[in-house]
Amino acid sequence: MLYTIAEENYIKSVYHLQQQSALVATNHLAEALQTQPASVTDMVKKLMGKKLVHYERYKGVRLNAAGKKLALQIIRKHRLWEYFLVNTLEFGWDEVHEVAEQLEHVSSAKLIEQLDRFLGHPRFDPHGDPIPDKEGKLAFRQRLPLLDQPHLKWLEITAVGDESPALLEMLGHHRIQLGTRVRVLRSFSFDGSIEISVADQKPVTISNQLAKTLLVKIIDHD
Amino acid sequence: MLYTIAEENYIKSVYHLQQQSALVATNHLAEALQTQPASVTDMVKKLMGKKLVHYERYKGVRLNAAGKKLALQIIRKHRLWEYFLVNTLEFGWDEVHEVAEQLEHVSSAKLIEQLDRFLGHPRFDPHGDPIPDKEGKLAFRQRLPLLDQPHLKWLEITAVGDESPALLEMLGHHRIQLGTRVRVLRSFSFDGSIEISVADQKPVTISNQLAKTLLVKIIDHD
DNA sequence: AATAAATTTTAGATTTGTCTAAATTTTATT
DNA sequence: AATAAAATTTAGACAAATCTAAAATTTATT
Ligand SMILES: [Mn+2]
Ligand SMILES: [Mn+2]
Ligand SMILES: [Mn+2]
Ligand SMILES: [Mn+2]
Repeated sequence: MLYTIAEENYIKSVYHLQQQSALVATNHLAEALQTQPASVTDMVKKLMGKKLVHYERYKGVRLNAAGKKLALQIIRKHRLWEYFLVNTLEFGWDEVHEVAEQLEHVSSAKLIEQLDRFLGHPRFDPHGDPIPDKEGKLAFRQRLPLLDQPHLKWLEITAVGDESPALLEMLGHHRIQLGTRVRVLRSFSFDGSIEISVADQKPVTISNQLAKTLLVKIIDHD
Repeated sequence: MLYTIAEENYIKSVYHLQQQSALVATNHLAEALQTQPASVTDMVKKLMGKKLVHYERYKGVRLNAAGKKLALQIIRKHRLWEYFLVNTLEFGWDEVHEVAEQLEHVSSAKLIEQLDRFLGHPRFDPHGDPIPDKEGKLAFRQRLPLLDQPHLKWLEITAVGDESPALLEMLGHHRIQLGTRVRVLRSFSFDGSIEISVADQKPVTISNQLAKTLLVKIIDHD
């Protein structure tokens, strides 16, 4: 079965909004898709007709198994293309999302499998988000806000909660990338900022806002 | 200015049909686009409204300068993607056209420039068709039917007039690729077949049909 | 030149995805 | 429990791209 770009975008949005609340509200979908609630109601009925979602009037919508599978296929394509754009075509991570929004709708099983192979079966995209494998399986990795981490423990940046050029500039300034190791040294109650050391260099202070946006995993050993 | 996929496909079709006759007939466009003449008339009027074509009722349509520029941009994308699919993702040349039909509509100047750079600015696609450069310029190369060539002259396969799996299989059998050097040894009047030698190996006979489909350039030296 | 055939255009309808405005249902507040 | 507010759905409209059938125009044939 082939789906339109609009249908695919709805399915993807439902998937993402479901992570926060099991039943997705019409208004939330409308907000996420930059469209009107009335349009959402129409489309959701069509998706129910195509057996991709469960839906009850006035209650909300959620993906069924088929919808979840489709969502993961689209997300797989989106994130593989993002990885390609950054790692092969030398895009900045703040430049890839819009292009991937288009590329994710190109329909060719062989294209995506060969792309995956060419890229070496990457498991995380440039923002640290997991790339579903062919079967839709997502690799797990901790993504804890740097802000809340205990002092002195070694941590590794695993993802960013935002893809803006402004964040990319900030991280460039601090020489932080995905994979960079950091430790929290102190927390300041005045403004919520924290002092960290980046890869054993001299300590720097980063804002509360930045510390909330950076996600880390805890490194056990050492 | 952004154009819809339908508009882009019409512009591309007009461009290709113009190579044969300066004024493109409604029925020819309808045939090429697998649609009805009435639909063509509607769209052509829209394209005239967007100042991409000249059009006179009952006469026919042709691209103006803006239309030609747009057509070459789309063809550039199509052929760069075909090159990518064959050379980077290891597609067969008979598998790329449909996928390129989708990829050519992805809109991102940076994407196509970086792709071009990554591929090393190729000047011909996997079928031997020239890839327009950023300014729309096409590299020239002879593409003469192998069938009509004088005996014993060294020739190089520059393009194929057909992209079918059947042709690809046939060429694989004869170890012929783009760039392969051949000479015509004899022509048989009975069925129009010709005897050729491929890269100095022992002579083989190929059908009239195949000899018409292979396009060559004449190698001056030797 | 008259007529037939082919081509092209127009008129009116359909599908997809969207919109606004009004009606309905649910949720929150008095 | 009644009422107000918020959320959602329905009704009716619209633009894009297509279609079929009928009308108009051009081209070919007698
Ligand atoms: Mn993205
Ligand atoms: Mn991403
Ligand atoms: Mn092609
Ligand atoms: Mn080609």
